Amino acid sequence: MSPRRRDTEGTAAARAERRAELLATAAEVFASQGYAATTIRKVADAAGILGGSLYYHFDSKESMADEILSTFLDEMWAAYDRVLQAGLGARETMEAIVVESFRCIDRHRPAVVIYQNESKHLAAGERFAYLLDSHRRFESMWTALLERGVAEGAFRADLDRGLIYRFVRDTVWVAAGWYRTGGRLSADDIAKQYLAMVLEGIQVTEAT
Amino acid sequence: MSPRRRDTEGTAAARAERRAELLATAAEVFASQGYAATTIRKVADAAGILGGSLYYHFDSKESMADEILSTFLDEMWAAYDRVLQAGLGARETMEAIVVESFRCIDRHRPAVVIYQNESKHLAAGERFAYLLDSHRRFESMWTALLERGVAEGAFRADLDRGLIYRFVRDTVWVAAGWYRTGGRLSADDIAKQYLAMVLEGIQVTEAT
Amino acid sequence: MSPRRRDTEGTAAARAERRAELLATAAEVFASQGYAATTIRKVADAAGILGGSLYYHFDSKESMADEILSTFLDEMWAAYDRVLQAGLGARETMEAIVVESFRCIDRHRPAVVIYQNESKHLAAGERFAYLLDSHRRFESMWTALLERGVAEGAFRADLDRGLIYRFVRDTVWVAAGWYRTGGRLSADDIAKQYLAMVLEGIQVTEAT
Amino acid sequence: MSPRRRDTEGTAAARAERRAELLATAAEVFASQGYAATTIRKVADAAGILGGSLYYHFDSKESMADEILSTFLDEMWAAYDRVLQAGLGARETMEAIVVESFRCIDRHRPAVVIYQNESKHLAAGERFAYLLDSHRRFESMWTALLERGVAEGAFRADLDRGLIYRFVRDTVWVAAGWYRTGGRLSADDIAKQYLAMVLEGIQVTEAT
DNA sequence: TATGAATGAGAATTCATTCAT
DNA sequence: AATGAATGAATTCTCATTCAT
Repeated sequence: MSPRRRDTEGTAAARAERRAELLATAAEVFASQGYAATTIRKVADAAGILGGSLYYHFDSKESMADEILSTFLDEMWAAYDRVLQAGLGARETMEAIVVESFRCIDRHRPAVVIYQNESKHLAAGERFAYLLDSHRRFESMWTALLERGVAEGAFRADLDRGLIYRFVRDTVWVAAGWYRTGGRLSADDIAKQYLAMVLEGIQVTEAT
Repeated sequence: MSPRRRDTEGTAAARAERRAELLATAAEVFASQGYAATTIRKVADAAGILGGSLYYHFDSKESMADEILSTFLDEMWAAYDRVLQAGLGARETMEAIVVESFRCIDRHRPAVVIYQNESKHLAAGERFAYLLDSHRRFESMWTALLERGVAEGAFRADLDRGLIYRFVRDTVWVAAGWYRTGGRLSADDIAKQYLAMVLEGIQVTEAT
Repeated sequence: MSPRRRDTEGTAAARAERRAELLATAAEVFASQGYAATTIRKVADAAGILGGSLYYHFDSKESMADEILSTFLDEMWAAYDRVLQAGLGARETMEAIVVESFRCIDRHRPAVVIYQNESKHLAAGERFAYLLDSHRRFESMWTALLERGVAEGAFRADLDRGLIYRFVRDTVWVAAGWYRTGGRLSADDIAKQYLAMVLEGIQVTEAT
Repeated sequence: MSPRRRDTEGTAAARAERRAELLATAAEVFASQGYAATTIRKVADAAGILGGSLYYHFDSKESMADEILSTFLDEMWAAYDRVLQAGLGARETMEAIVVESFRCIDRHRPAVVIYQNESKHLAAGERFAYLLDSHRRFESMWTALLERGVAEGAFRADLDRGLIYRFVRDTVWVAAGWYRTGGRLSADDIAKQYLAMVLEGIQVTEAT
């Protein structure tokens, strides 16, 4: 609009980019050392600035964790919602959800690790209420999906539903603990094999 | 129950019992709040004494974690060793290991949670070197077991070995995160169903 | 009651005494340097302990100010209430109130100084809501008293009531700024002369 | 108002004007929140600019306080000096001084508040030595004036001189705490009533 | 055995100030 | 003139640990 538009945009964009950079660094450190055990100084060191300087960009250590987690969860649910609205069968839906989950791990590994390790403790604070919401939504999604899968004859009916839910849930996310981008297997490869294990089991069967 | 047989024995036993009590409390708190986020005061509060009083029983916060973890690991490896020395086939060995693992979770849930969440960070300290040892031993045990299973024709050969290892490893231990003694399913029930899932998968097959 | 009673009481009393000691020190420092400009270290130094040690006794710097001010205000209002319930005439009530005020300054000088200098800023915080309450109660008390005095023919009717209120109010309390216990004049002497000034003025009159 | 007559003059004048604007804002904030509790950012926010920008105009936070206070004191003493050199009687001099004081409060209320609340603390710094000078000069002026008033038979001799001094001094200046320009009473109205109170007292006398 | 008062190192956070743009 | 990103010292507060009782 005005001749300053480029400049203003550039400035706003630069600021957002810096924030994102710093958040990525912070997420890395939180994930590898643990949120509580990570000092602001460690994050700042990793970012190459001084501790106090972080407070120009963020209100607090907590708000960094907040932004890291909410960004990741927003993106994850957007992906899940696309899958859920696609009208697939239970089994295909499950496959797609697992694939999206591994892509999420691929793109947000540190955030996923933080979510795994710290969300239980963080959820105590009011500002992290959305973690509980997400958790509940996650549980309903999977419970409904597994129920539907049993009804459609895709999933076994002889196993405890709660157990399956936890099995599937944990099985996917703990991979964030060891996954590294650029490793031998791509996220989609891993998703495929995880699905094979979860669906077909690891034993030799005639069907295999 | 019985009156103290001799003063010295009674005193020594009483002391050991008090230690165990306090350790159980500490483990509970470490597990639920996270080791780094748990203050000595929280532990003391949970035990109904004052912070300083814990130092009559223990050298440091670290030594509590140490004792909690090493006690658990000792017992776990003792159980594993009994299984491994029984000369079973790969598949039966795996089943027995998983069963023992769930029994371990049953008896040492807080310790398992701590092990899961904190061992990576704690292992940095020299006194926790045994955590790395245990980890390595765990990895070789499973890798060898899975390898043997494939060789014996019990386990599928078409999946990435590393992936299966991680899958099985995580799958068992994360259960400590939600397991509660005295729940609807016993530890052995859960072990059985977990094995069914891991071995046979959750999809419907003709074999099922 | 129990044989330990003396001990327990002694301990509880000792603790209360230590708190009071530290609060007196803190009040001194807050009063002389200003609350915001006083660091916890300065208070601790004045008390001969380390900064962190203060937190064994108090939750925060704010809670020290809180306790200092509320203790003082409680005592002041207790004294005022005794006067107000004595059923005196307006003029005698005023004299008694002023006398009690100077006694309050005598016993709680630092608290009064803090009240004077900082209550406006502190009152913003929720925990200091009672400062506003006290302020309002103070204003109603004086306004009613002056009104009654005018009705009884004791006080002049030709002056702005709001102005008199502020005049009397400030006149009494600012004395905390320079008063020192054990000076040439006792609190009661000062009260007497202040009353003479406020009631009769400083100019020479035939009546004087 | 008029177009800038010359560039240099216009620029210099504009700069001076901006400084004055910013100082007025700063004084407002210092007065209402307290000097120590006021951050540079609060001042900048109130001025609609960023914190760092203030340093284009001023060397430091301290220099702002310095300029605010010295400007006010210079003007006050100029007014006082005019009165003192007019050769009036003690009583008339006092009346004129009080009137000038309220006019000062009217024009420099924030500065007066800052002077009241902070000069004791600020005076510690070398650059604020003039605060002490002013204070001493103030005390001699009043002491001499009251002494003269007693000698001239205008003021009562039965009251402690030090007390009267403090009474008059405080009585005038604390008004800055509640005075607002444009209120019901003008500065001169207030001065008149204050004088009536101080000189004649608030009780009903036959002379009144 | 446990208490209670303290220590002291280090945590998160604040803020006056600087400086390149 | 003003911005925005940083600096670095200081501040409040925390907490593992000690120790006399």
